[in-house]
Amino acid sequence: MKKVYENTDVIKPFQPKVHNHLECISEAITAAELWCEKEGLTFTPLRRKVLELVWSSHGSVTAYELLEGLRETGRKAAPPTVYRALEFLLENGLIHRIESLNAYVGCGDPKRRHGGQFLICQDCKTVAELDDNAIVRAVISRADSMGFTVSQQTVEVVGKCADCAAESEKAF
Amino acid sequence: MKKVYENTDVIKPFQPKVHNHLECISEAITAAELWCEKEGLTFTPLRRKVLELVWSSHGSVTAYELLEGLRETGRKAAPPTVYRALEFLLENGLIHRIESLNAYVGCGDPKRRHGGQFLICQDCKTVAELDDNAIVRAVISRADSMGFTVSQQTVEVVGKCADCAAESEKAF
DNA sequence: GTTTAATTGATATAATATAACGTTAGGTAT
DNA sequence: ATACCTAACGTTATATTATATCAATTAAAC
Repeated sequence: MKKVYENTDVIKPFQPKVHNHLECISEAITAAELWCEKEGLTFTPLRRKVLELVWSSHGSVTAYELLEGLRETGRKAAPPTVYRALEFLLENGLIHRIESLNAYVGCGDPKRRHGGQFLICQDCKTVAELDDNAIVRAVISRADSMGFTVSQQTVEVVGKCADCAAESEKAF
Repeated sequence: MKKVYENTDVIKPFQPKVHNHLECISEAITAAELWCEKEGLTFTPLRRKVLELVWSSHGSVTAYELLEGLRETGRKAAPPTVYRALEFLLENGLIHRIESLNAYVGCGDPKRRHGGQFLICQDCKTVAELDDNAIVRAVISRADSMGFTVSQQTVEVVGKCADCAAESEKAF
């Protein structure tokens, strides 16, 4: 998964519409393996499978879609199965939860700890991930001025990605 | 409800722990009445009651808490009753939805249209509302640089309000 | 006053999430 | 090796949040 933007705070950019997505998945899995090994975490087959399913697209995936995906592999699975795997992946920064969608996306960079901001394309549903200091600082700065101590930020932005905007243009 | 901060983009500040909350409620209801009258919207008894219940505290309130509140007034109510009222109030900018809590808060200023950013105190659960241009612009600016066209921002910040931070200090 | 549209009531069910307890498998102290 | 312990997963039940659908009622428009 090659970064399209130079600025390092774009953690997961929008991808070209056609790209070798298998590579995205295998990179994510490899990164997770390395991370878990380094941290002494057990990356079980279940957790691996759920992470693969989360990465099955660049969009977000709901818990019950994951559940369906697990069952299709022949595995016995109930809601707690998937929620426990999600909990592990969330705790260890391998995925993020999109609050406004009740859904999950793969993290573009598990090596760095970050909260993240998310750009969600309303057309293709793709989610890009940022770790933008300007945004984080704008929030903290205003909070500070009110005596509010920030411990966690949720920033989710809906709109249209460049490719889909171009598509819309063409339609005229 | 007196504004504690001069800056006009603090739409709903944190309140002193003791204040005349009945006044907050009646101000909100009056503002809603005026707004609906001006816009030609029907502010029915149901919608009024739900708005009152949303304003029963400065925290956020869930749909089913509202449902319970409605039933306590003797009214027949089912989930759609409350969700429809919420939909009306949301559409007309009288309340906001807090995505990360699946809950609702009264809007501090229905006269201005705005998305809003929310500061949520993890101790007292109070929610303050901002309309901070610096934050909005930081988001738009980064999105722009990626060719992303923003149509909606969700910014929800968890932390500790000044009063609760002071409380925590005292505990030592 | 009758027609029409908006609002609410009522029932059912979908979608998201967690609690509680049992089972299994792998590590480890003896 | 055996007994013990713990992390992970299975299983069942249920809580929480939200919507679809159709009927009844109320308010508005004509």
